[in-house]
Amino acid sequence: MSLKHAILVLLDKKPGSGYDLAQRFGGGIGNFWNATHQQVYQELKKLSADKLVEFEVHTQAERPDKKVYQITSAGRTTLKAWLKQPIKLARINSTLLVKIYAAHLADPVELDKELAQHIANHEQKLLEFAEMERLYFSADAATRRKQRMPYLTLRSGIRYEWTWIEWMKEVKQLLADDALPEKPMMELLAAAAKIKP
Amino acid sequence: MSLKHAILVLLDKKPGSGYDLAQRFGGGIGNFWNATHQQVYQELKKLSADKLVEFEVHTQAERPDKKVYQITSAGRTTLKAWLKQPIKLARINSTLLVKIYAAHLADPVELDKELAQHIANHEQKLLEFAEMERLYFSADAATRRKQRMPYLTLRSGIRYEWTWIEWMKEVKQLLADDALPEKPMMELLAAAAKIKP
DNA sequence: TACTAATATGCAAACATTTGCATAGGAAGT
DNA sequence: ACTTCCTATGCAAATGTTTGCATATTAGTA
Repeated sequence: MSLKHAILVLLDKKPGSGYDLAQRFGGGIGNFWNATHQQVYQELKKLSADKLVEFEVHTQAERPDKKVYQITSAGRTTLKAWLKQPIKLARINSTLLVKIYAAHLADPVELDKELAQHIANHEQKLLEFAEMERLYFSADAATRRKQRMPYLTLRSGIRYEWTWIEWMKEVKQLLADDALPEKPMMELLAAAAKIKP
Repeated sequence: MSLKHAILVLLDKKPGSGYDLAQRFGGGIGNFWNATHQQVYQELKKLSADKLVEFEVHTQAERPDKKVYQITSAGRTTLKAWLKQPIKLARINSTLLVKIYAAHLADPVELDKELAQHIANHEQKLLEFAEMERLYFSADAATRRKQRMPYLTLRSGIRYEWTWIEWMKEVKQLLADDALPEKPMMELLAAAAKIKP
């Protein structure tokens, strides 16, 4: 039920049309909250009915008219109230893990191919994140300070992709070798953590 | 659309009632695929109508009657066909990241408390996973081999919780100190990876 | 004695998401 | 000339998920 709040967050940062918001869900915030354009339009209608956002129609000569939405003060109040409430645990639904769980029923060659594809996809994503991070660090101190919360979410994305890739590579290798992991994951992670600081 | 397949996977491993399946979604597979009992019952009805599962009513003297479901050969065919198809990327929806993204609107003290709570929850989860891993490694080689795919999903869970906890601790610390990260995440991870092998 | 938890199933309504379609003009490539 | 992409919005239907309620028995606890 937080599509509503994600939209309010975006509109709080900057007003925009449904189309604009849909674009923004395709990048940046889209890395941790996804929404399609239909969802956005439907939600904007509801938010508008609840007076949490309002819009003005901008007539454009060379483009279709657009409705530029902005958050209302009631919307900002709702948003702040939401931020106060503790969130309930997200439910995790990972199709890939279900597949791995049932891998004994699958064709090993095809599974290997699929893992390779996933690894490639996530490496691509990681590369994009790395570039975004490079950009962040090349900005001046004031910009970095202003952008720090979005940057922290980027760090989460980088960690996530990195971990996920490591795991998929491990699984791919173990399946190819028909081997079992030698050491407990907890030991490996604890050892790595000791070296780091 | 994989609740269907998750149920088929579970029934392929072992027949059971709706209630049994709901319990199994509460642990084990529940760490990467969640389903409530209502979802399970509704889906079993559909699967039954499609002849992908079948059931027998087991009358019990001291407990309510139960319908024990098992996968049919059509169900197994469907499941195998599903395993062959590449999966589409999961959409990520993380309420916590939306909150962090919008943290400038939140009360710092409350946000800190919420982060602390989340860290505690995930540390608890990690502890449970560590115990499950300990159990896996204390089993004999034959059992370990048989359980290897579920164990690989457990490794994913351990990595996931570990990474998530690290990130939340980092954010909590940075917010408390009103500081910015010093080094790019990519550098830190690359450095850690070089030491490890 | 009353409440609470566990076993066991399910309906109905509300809510959210996905898919397919529909419109319409301008820009840019083939 | 034709197709495709981008901007811009939206309806309708199907599908999927969540919430609230409802039932029934047994066992254990306060």
